[in-house]
Amino acid sequence: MKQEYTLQDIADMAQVSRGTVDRVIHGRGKVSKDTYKKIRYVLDKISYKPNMIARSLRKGVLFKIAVLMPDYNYEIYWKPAVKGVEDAKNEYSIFGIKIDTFLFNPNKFQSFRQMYISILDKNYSAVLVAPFFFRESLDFFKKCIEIGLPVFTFNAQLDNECIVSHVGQDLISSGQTVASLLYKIFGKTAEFLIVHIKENVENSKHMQEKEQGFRNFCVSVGMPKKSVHVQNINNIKDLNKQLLSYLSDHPQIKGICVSTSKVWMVAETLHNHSEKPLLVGYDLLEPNVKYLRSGQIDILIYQNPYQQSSLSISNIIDYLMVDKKVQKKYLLPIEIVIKENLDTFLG
Amino acid sequence: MKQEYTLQDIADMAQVSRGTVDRVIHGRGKVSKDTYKKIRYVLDKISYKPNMIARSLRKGVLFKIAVLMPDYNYEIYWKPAVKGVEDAKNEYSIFGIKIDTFLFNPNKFQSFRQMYISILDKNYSAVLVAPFFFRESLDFFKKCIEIGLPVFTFNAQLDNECIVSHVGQDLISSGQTVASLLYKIFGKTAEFLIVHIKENVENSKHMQEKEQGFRNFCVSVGMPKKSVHVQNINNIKDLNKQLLSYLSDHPQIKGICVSTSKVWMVAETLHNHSEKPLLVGYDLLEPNVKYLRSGQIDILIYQNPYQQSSLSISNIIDYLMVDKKVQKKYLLPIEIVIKENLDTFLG
DNA sequence: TTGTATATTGTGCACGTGCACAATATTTTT
DNA sequence: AAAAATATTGTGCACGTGCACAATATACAA
Repeated sequence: MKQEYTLQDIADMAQVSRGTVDRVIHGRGKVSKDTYKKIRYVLDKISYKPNMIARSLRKGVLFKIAVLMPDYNYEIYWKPAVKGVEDAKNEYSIFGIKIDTFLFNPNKFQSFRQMYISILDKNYSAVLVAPFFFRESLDFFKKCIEIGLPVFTFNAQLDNECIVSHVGQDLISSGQTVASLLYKIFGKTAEFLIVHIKENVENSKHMQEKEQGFRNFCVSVGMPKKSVHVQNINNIKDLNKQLLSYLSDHPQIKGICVSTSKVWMVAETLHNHSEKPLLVGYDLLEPNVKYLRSGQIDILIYQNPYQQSSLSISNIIDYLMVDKKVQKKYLLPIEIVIKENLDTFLG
Repeated sequence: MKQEYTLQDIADMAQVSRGTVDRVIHGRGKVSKDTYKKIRYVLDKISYKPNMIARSLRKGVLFKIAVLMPDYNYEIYWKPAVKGVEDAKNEYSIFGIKIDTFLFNPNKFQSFRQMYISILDKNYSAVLVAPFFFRESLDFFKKCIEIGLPVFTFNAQLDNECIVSHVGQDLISSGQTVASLLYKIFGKTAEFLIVHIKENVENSKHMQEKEQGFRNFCVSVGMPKKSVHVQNINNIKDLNKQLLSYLSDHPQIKGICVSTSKVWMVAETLHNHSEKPLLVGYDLLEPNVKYLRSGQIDILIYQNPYQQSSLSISNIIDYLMVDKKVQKKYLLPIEIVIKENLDTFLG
């Protein structure tokens, strides 16, 4: 039914030669106005799709993709995301798609800057970024627009015209989900505590959104405002003292939600606490998994970093290969992990 | 670092011609013992990997994959699984991989048989099956072994030597997960009801495993055996009467787990039931989603059929293209879906 | 007009493979 | 031993593309 046209077919239709068609397609000039119009006409009419197999055979490497994300040696959270990229790299290398990974130090914005500069002049076909540093990412995007490099982001969201597609998390819904679970368990008369453990400024927006989602839910079911307590831990050394004293002052607190993956620290703090409140947190880090198994942590919320990165790569390839319309935004499932379904997430 | 060898390279090393190497690789005979050994030696030493790009360009179609699964017009559950295959088809068609879908009527085993017979003589490189019919699937597998057709399964599990890899669900864990959630909410003194709605025999094994998981959990936390009630609905017409009378006889029941996607029927039954027990069921069918939104259903357990089928296809391609070792068994995450995270699963 | 510079268009080759067919070596038959 | 039959090996082409280079057409100067 659907025939695939070749360059020769088009050349025949436009009554020119293969080479001229090629020049029009790749816009390397040296074509008269008349023939250009003739060829464009045919091209538009049949909506020519180049044979990527042949192109790949000829060129050796079809596309080069750069991935810029934090080094998991500094922040273990990123390990699965890196794995996702590695797997994609192996999967697609046989099709002539090359993926280069640039891992920056998430504690040094200079490291990020240094990496993105070295990406800019290597003429990649697309770049995937985890825009960890706000300001520096915007600088990077500006440069990308200049050289026409399409940008894809994942994990953290950052609106910008040059971003073709974003794969990320719905933080507000995740806050709502946690609240809903606690509500199901304890009912509307209970009181809850949100703990924010701050280490770097970049995360604070994440925390705020999660808290907002949590509060939204509580309001929606008619809980009084004061039933949601908040504790900010600005220095990890204070965690023990601050948290324990707050809990002994407010023994009515039934559930604790830690807004980051540092929930294992709270689990340790509560280790031999009598009448431990129910503990909910984020991400499947090793210590979190350990405490979920042992019952010190009750629920973890997970938005698969592996899936985030590998879906991003798939999107990029769809975008580059087929002219498939990719969505501007993909939100990954909010996974509720308890002891009993934990293993099905660890693969 | 790692050079890729071509047929010509190998021919040079073995001091023969390109064509002879080709004959050895594809085993089309007509090669003397001596030269065969020479070429095999070189081949083994360098672990030759054919250039799939070139092969695809030459052959047009690289691999043909057959997919055999239920028709979603009879059973809406299968719609996302079919979608997963369709998406994979589009994704990989540009690489010369052809996927044919065979949808059988899940109410007629003859339909299944008819389909698999027509698959057998079309020399596919691999086949993906949802082994819905137990006996017939085994017959099919026997035939596949005869003609050396590698079999991949998903959704339902069925052990057989010819199955290269299986993508599926962990039903026991899913039962445990449901029990654990109810336990978290109601504590160990509560009583629960498991409802099995039977329509065809094939599903009963699924139900049993879920029930077993549920019971396992209850035992493990020291709940008395009698706190888990079971009702078998053999005829949907009896559902209303049977369920309502059971509930009025046992008002102490706090939670209901329906072991299949028919949970929406129970939701309808309980529509204006005073003091409705908490309702848990399976799968994101449209009516289930509707009732989850409206609060008639509280929790749904989901094992993404879309992911099941698309992961299966990925595995097949890894197996055929790269000689990557695929795992014998992949278990998909058990997703806990409530109103608040529902949208993140519907994409 | 002829020659020269430049703008435009056409052609050949390589990428690595699979397969048909040609070429050569070996065995069998007369 | 020569011819015929068969077994084994070598070669050429096509797949569709991108690019270098050859070929042709057009404009301009002498």
